[in-house]
Amino acid sequence: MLRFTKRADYGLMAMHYIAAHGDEGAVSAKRIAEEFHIPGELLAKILQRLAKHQLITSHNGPKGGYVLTRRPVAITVGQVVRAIEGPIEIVSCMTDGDGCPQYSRCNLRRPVQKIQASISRLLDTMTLSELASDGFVPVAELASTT
Amino acid sequence: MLRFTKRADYGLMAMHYIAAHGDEGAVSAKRIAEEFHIPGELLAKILQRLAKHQLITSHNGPKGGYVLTRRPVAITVGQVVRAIEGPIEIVSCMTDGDGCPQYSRCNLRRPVQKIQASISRLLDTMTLSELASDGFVPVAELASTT
DNA sequence: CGAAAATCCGACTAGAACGGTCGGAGATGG
DNA sequence: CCATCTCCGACCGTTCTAGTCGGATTTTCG
Repeated sequence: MLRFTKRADYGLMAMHYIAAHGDEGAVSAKRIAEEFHIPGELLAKILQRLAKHQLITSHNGPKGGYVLTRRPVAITVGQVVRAIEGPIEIVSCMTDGDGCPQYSRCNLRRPVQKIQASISRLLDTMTLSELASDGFVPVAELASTT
Repeated sequence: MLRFTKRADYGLMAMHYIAAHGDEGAVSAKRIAEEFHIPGELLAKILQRLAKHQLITSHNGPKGGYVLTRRPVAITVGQVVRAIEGPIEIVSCMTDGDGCPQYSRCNLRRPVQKIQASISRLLDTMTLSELASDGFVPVAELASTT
């Protein structure tokens, strides 16, 4: 239905949190999980994927946790999403042309590819630091008049 | 995983086919299904949704079928997708703020909304006729805003 | 008139993906 | 040595998707 999974959500939240609190040392998965009320084990699995893709590094033991490998400016939303959810493909019949009986006649594959490329590029132009700064949400507007 | 469902695929294929063969009269679901080797019942259900959203009109009986309500230039990919899959929301916690425990602290909601708006706009700038011809996409302004 | 052709509509089933859980193994610092 | 914390694989319930089925209604044509 053209939507992110919760894994991607959690991953972005966690990355943003690590970016914001990274100067205090490694950030543990538990701390992030408690901060956002996310199941800890699930978050851990997500962080492991991010670590496997070298967006963060893990440190064992007490005082352990996760640290960004790069500066928030150098990490894009697209990288995080791809690390968690794999390559971005809005349709299934894009890579496996054999499994699609109408592969030869369907001439909407080309434009769909363009849409996909545009989305991919859009995600890659937004960095973690942008998430933090211009992505701020004024909570005041929510509780003010209502 | 940020992808279209097959319903959307089939719907777009069918719309494109109706647009291409609309001058010969109404196009039956069976004909489209045989053309693309799609299960007829499934396609029928998709076409019903499109008819309910007034993108096509249905005609019963023999010689019946579906006809576009507007010219292909006036029908966008976004309209078709939305008719089939509902509103485009790349994350779940966008509308129901109550179900999300981290609604107040999650400050990546704003940028996500921006991404979503960009995608939505992208889909709405591509019409059926563009699908048929080349599918070129004007996306220059996608990520540059603000 | 009656049969065939087509839409219409709802329910139903397998299968996959997603969200979440559990238990245990290593590593590290106090 | 022990508590803490990451790491890893397996597991389960729910939801969504894709596809199927059966029947009702409308329309054309013989």
